[in-house]
Amino acid sequence: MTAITWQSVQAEALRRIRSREWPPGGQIPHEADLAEELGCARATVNRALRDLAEAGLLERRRKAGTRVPLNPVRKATLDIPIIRQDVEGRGQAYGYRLILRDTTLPPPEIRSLLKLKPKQTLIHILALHLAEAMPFCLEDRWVNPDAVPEFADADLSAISANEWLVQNAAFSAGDFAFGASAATAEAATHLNCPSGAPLFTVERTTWAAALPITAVCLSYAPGYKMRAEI
Amino acid sequence: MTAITWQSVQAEALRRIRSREWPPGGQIPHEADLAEELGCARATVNRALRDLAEAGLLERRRKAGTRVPLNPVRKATLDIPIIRQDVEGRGQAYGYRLILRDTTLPPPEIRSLLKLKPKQTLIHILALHLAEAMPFCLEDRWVNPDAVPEFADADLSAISANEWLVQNAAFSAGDFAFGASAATAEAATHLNCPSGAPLFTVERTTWAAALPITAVCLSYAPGYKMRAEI
DNA sequence: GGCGCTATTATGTGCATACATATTAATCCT
DNA sequence: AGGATTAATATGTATGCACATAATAGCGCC
Repeated sequence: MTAITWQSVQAEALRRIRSREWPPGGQIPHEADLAEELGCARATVNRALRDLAEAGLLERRRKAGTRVPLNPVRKATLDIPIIRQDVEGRGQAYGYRLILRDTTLPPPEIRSLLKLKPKQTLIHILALHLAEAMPFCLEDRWVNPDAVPEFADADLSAISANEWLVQNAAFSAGDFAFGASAATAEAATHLNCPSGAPLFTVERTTWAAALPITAVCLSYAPGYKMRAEI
Repeated sequence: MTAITWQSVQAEALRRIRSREWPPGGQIPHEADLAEELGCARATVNRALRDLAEAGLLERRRKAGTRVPLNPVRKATLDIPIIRQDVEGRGQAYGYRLILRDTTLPPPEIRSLLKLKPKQTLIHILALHLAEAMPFCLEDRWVNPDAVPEFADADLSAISANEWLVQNAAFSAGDFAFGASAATAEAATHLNCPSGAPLFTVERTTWAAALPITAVCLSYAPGYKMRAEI
């Protein structure tokens, strides 16, 4: 007899969902019944079904029970490593070049993105990440010195702003927007690609509670793909 | 006295990570100690820390204990709705137009992506998704009729292949690649944008166990952004 | 009939305990 | 020493129980 684990219960539940034994839109037996049927404790069933619900494969509501959603909104998990690790994870040599470091008034779109007061100045960083000495990603970053005062003294020739902030700035929340944009003349120069080339871009803002820490736009060299699994 | 929940334990752990009370690279007290200190059961601490480890904020290993990673690989969760829900979730009217439906030999890159035998034919779908009657996303899809025989009879004028497959095909795994590409002449026609415009693209393959179900490339109209939170 | 209260019910969570498992540290043997 | 065996230990998981909480369904009242 093989032992019953929450994973085996989950696998069985998955099988029933996929085989349509539990049809889309339909209610499934409740935890206590399943526990009895499968010969395990309700907590074990709970763990299995809770995980499936988190992945979007089941919908659970108190009293209403558990059902298979008609249109499952699947959840994919994205790993967000620092760029150096992204490059090294591809088996390539990482390089890094600081292009610009300045303290100025940000453009209006950055100001509104970070919900800043009109005259707040930010530190502006432009840096190029390299893979095997080839341009990999252009980092255009604005950092709020009020949120991370030590950043002003950081030595960004040795370590990228990306890495410094991950290691030194405590943050609580952030959001991402992935998109495509045409390479500006400046970006094309740095990324060594034609002006107007389609670039995969990641825009990211980071917050410590209500305090904006940083807004960054990463433009990846043509051909870059970001991968995720379901 | 406020009750202790696994969420409150998790919040306290997060606070200690962020305040560097538990410094990066450092070991944290083990579960039993934390449970005693916080006045709860070890299972409660376990639940709290396990969730943090899943989010990439802690590293746990049996016997070795739990530590705060030096370079946390944060995990972001992406919702992958069907395209109709994506459009409707933006408060826009959804529309859909089937452009092409054919059964042919796939190009070599699709064949190798899906690990097909040389002479295997696939169903080829080209469809346009609309938001407020404007082009939203171009869907270029190849479906393996061996994996979903009923697909051949599906009425794709009423429901998109995207939606039909989500509702009717059991699948177990899949992967995504996000990137940017220049609009081909044909894509530009359908998406009503200049040829060569930068398009955000999602490539996706789907599998039922070892059987390939479908490979799809979604090209979104210029300006589209996919959002995620951390 | 329609509104609001209440009882019921399925999931959510906490706890104490026991044992499993992975991994390290210690020890023993050669 | 050095390699293999063994003990120790932190996390992982199963269980039975209790109670919390949300949401529905049913009832009574007007």
